[in-house]
Amino acid sequence: MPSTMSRPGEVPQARIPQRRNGKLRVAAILKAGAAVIAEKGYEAATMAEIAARSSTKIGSLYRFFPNKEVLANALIAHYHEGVHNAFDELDSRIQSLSISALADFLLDLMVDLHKGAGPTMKRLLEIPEVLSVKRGEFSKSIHKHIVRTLTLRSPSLTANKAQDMAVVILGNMKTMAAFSDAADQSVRPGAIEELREMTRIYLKSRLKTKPV
Amino acid sequence: MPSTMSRPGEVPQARIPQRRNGKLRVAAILKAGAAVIAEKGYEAATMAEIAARSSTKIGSLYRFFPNKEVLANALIAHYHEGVHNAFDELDSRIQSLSISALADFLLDLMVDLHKGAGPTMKRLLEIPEVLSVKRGEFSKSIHKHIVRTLTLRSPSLTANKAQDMAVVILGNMKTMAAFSDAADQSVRPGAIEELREMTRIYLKSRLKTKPV
Amino acid sequence: MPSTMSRPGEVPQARIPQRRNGKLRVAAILKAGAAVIAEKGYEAATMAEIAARSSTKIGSLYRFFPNKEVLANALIAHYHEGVHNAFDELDSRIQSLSISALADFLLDLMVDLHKGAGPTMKRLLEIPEVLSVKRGEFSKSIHKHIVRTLTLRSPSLTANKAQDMAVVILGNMKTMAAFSDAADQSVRPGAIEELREMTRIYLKSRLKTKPV
Amino acid sequence: MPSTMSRPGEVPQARIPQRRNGKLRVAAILKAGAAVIAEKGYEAATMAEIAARSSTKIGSLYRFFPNKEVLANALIAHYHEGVHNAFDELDSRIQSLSISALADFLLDLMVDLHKGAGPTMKRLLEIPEVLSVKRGEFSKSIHKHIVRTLTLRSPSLTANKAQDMAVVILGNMKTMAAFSDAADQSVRPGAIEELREMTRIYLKSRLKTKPV
DNA sequence: TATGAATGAGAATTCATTCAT
DNA sequence: TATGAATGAATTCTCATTCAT
Repeated sequence: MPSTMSRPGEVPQARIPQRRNGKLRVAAILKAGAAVIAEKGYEAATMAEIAARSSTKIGSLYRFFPNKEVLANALIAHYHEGVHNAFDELDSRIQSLSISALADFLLDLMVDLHKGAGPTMKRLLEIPEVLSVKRGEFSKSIHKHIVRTLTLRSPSLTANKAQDMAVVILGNMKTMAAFSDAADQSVRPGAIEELREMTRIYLKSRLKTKPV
Repeated sequence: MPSTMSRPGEVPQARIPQRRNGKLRVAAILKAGAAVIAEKGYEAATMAEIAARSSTKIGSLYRFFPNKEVLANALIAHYHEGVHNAFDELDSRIQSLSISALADFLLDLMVDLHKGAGPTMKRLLEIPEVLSVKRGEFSKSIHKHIVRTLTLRSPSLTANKAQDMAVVILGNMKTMAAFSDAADQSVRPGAIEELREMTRIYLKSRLKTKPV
Repeated sequence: MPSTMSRPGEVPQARIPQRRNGKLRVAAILKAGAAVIAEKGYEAATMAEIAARSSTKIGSLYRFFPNKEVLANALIAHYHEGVHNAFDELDSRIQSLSISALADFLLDLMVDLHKGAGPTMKRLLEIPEVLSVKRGEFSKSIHKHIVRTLTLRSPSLTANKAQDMAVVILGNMKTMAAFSDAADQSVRPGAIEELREMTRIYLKSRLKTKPV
Repeated sequence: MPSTMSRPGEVPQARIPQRRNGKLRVAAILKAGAAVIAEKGYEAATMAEIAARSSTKIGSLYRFFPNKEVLANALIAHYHEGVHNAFDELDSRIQSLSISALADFLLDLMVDLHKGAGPTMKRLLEIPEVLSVKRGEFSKSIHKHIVRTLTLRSPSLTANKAQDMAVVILGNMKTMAAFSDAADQSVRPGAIEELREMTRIYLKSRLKTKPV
């Protein structure tokens, strides 16, 4: 397996396109990459197919993404950014939200992401850690965001408590994401409502203090 | 063109060992297969490594498991059975369990499975459906079990309600399983307790009727 | 599970070389493929040997011919074209040929093909139909050509009669091709002349009407 | 590829079954072998499938036929015998047969063989000579028979002439055999009649002397 | 003797990545 | 710069044949 020629320690980076054409190309590659990975998983997705689906020549693909991992990382970063922005918005409105609304917001966040990305994110999170530095950072980052949001809403929460709660809420968010997969036929709309309700009940039991 | 020798339409099956020697071999292969898949994921696991770790020659491995998917299916079936038995035991004691105990039992079930299997099951569930018929049957089967257990405990539940609740509980069980992965460093013991508590609260809010 | 990368339903095709280098490579592969298949038969011929004989790395071979069958089909198509051209030439001169000359032309056509191709064609025609769509089309195509030629020469022939005669003539052509195989030691030159003579006698008995 | 353990020069032979049971077994194996080889060709036919189709355990199969080639040779010998007997019968009646009847007899001989054997014989004759000593002997043997038959019918034929004619007739017989393959859809009954007629015409032109 | 199991040298095919034009 | 071509180690799977119980 040929490895990217680079001095040891040098981490290959995605090349940032300068011209308009290049930006379109990168966007197309990212989209195709997401689609192929969503369908087949990271390992089974081939650079050749990603190139073909984005009408990119394989040589060009490698000019923008020097290897497969860089492409995966770019995809992760892409969704990362979406999550980041969503939380910023949430935090700006946190004081005016009821606990129920907060619960709903968090779960919807994942659904929205999935609408845009399909199961891509899930697939990317399956990559064994050995293969990807970025993998894992994503979950950690969301976790931190949730901790911050919870603390903003309920300043009296201890750090540990907030951390533990955030893990549970992240779990619920992932469950919600899994529900969004079309493949899962067994999930009726009622189940989504149950998950919402469980999250609301849980948050209410933990965040009793109302914002002033 | 490698393809399992069989008349068209015939689905390749794991060969059941007849002699003592073969049984030992199959057991060793299953164990090694679980380990390798747990470490690297289904795609990255190679038949050669599974053979080596079980001190089996590659030809012998293929005698019993005519292809990689059959091996994966055998592994799935293996855990399937464990779950099956655990639920049967649960159901036999269902009337004497408090709601909290029921919640704990369900979550522990996954933890126990993971103690025996490591992340193998999780890895196997990552296999894209295109590759495996069995994949997905597993989740569906657990779902059915939960539905049955809930209905036994609370006969007044409508079928739909039980179905929806089961999906949510299955989600919590999967979250718990994820917590069991050593890799996930961010999960403190407190988080596990939070997940338990959320499940208890949820079940209590839904299964009000007490057993006599 | 090795399988040509392509969306399901897509039939793998030989890649057409764009650059000079690729064209030379493909020509060399075709030549080596013909030689190896001629020597050992389709099944026993290995892609590795074909690669080696054409001084091609195995990966490059597969770039142009995504699997063994595609290579065989390409070879078939190659000879197909030769036959096509020969018949076109024959038809352009059909009015000026005596029946004997027509018979000779047809038989020689196969001999010429064999001089260029050795027993490759014969070997390719041995491929079980299950393995090759193209196989069989070749014979059918020659058959059609003979029908057309006969009808041109003797317009009064009914369609059915022409079809039946063409099958017999094709049989004689194949017999002639078999004679060309050096391996068959039992065939003396006299036998070739006998086959020619039988074909002449037969055609004369069927195509009595002379062209005006 | 493990090779049969035997002292150099020792040719492995089919074991002749002693008991009734063994004879039935051998017959079943031969039948299954013929079927599988007919379908897939010699190379692609596997000993395992032949064993399975004849409900024989692989170990037992090898007790009767110590390797694949021996099995093929046994199959060849089997048909060989049939041809042998047919020619003996023909020769005993040769003086009373018209030339047309002689032609018909020869062609029918192949058709009959094919009815019993399907394309097996054809497949066996495709085996590259390197792999089989027996291969080729079969054709030669039929050739000799034809020579003898022709000479009996027309004692004035020179040896060379008889040899050459026999080659051509054998060609016609093989063509007729090819016609018998169900796969070949393009062959209408009329074509068979044409082939018969061509053979009759040919023989008549060569064997003018009538039997007294 | 019957037969399930063992063997291992190959065969086909893949694919990330590099490079020359 | 764009892109077709080159590379080759790695992977899955096969199957004739042998052997131990």
